[in-house]
Amino acid sequence: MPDRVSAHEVATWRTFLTAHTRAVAWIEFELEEHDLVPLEWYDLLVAIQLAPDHRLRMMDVAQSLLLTRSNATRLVDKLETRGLIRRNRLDVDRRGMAAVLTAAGREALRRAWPVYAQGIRRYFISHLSRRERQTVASALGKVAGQPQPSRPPRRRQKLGQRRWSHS
Amino acid sequence: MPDRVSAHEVATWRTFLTAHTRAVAWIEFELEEHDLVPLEWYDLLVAIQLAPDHRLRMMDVAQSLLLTRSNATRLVDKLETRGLIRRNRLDVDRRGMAAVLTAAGREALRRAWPVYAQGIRRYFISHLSRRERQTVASALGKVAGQPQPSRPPRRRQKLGQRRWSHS
DNA sequence: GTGTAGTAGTTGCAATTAGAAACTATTGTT
DNA sequence: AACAATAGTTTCTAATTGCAACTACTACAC
Repeated sequence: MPDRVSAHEVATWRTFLTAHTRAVAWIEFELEEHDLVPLEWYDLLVAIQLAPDHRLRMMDVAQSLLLTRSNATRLVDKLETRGLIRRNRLDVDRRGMAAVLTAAGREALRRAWPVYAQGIRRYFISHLSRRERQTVASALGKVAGQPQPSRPPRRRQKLGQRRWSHS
Repeated sequence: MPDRVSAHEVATWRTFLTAHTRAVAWIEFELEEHDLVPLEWYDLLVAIQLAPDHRLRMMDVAQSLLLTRSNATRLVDKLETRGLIRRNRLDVDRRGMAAVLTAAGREALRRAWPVYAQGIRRYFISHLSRRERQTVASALGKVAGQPQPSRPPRRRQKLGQRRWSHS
């Protein structure tokens, strides 16, 4: 399998990127319009709800949302400040903290869901035929199934640190 | 067409999100490993190259990368500081500025391309059969074809500004 | 037990990033 | 000419981030 990609393949990739940008932008837009939690918060709330026993360790928060440890701490801080989640010390490993939903958190989830669901339908699913939906699901399932890069990617760099072209 | 979505449909959406996160994370990772321009810069360089006459107005920079005007200015500043692009005053409308590639910019693009292409293949295309690729392209093409929300979504909010649950 | 290394999570710090509004320069309209 | 609208930049301030230091706890050696 060569490392080169055909023009069709690149076009598919760019389409994929644009589709993501468009759909996410619309859904964020709708959530904001309706004064609901932003997507990232929603994702955290869902991740907690789906976790075994509805408890999610800080480590797993970081892992599943692709955050550094400090950013996981800070995200959880925000939702905790708003009263949407609570932290519980773990019994098995008393270093560990688990985030759990509060009643307000479940409520926020419940209130956001209709708008989110409508967004998914309107800005994503409605563009796909039944057959397309199935193919997209199984095809992208394989892409989604691959592991993550080991460390979360660094995005930042100091000015004048690196060169991207020969001098 | 009801606003409700089935479990399958939601699963497809989540798969789509995860696939995007995984593939992009890997490609960013590889670009960083090889000391190449980050994806956002690359996208700007490509957008300029694809623009008619290889010139892209600030407005269009903002539009095509989904940035506010100030952030477009700042992104272009950065690349200009690194010598990858230059600004040209427009003749037709002397308020306007167009970003154009420098030799170093074309070079940066050329150097990043092999790594980027290999990433596209390795972390995206290689997971898809020929038939899947075609279906994904045409299906997501429709999603990508829809317009953007009018104003770029605000992501930020002040602490203690809003409530996401009844008190 | 004690000692030491490693892991989970938080925090302080400095640098970066971002939105909003103010501002300059130019165009378009009347 | 007067006035409104547009393109782009800048200023101000707040939010976000990465990193390293730090605390608390666990694991393993001896």
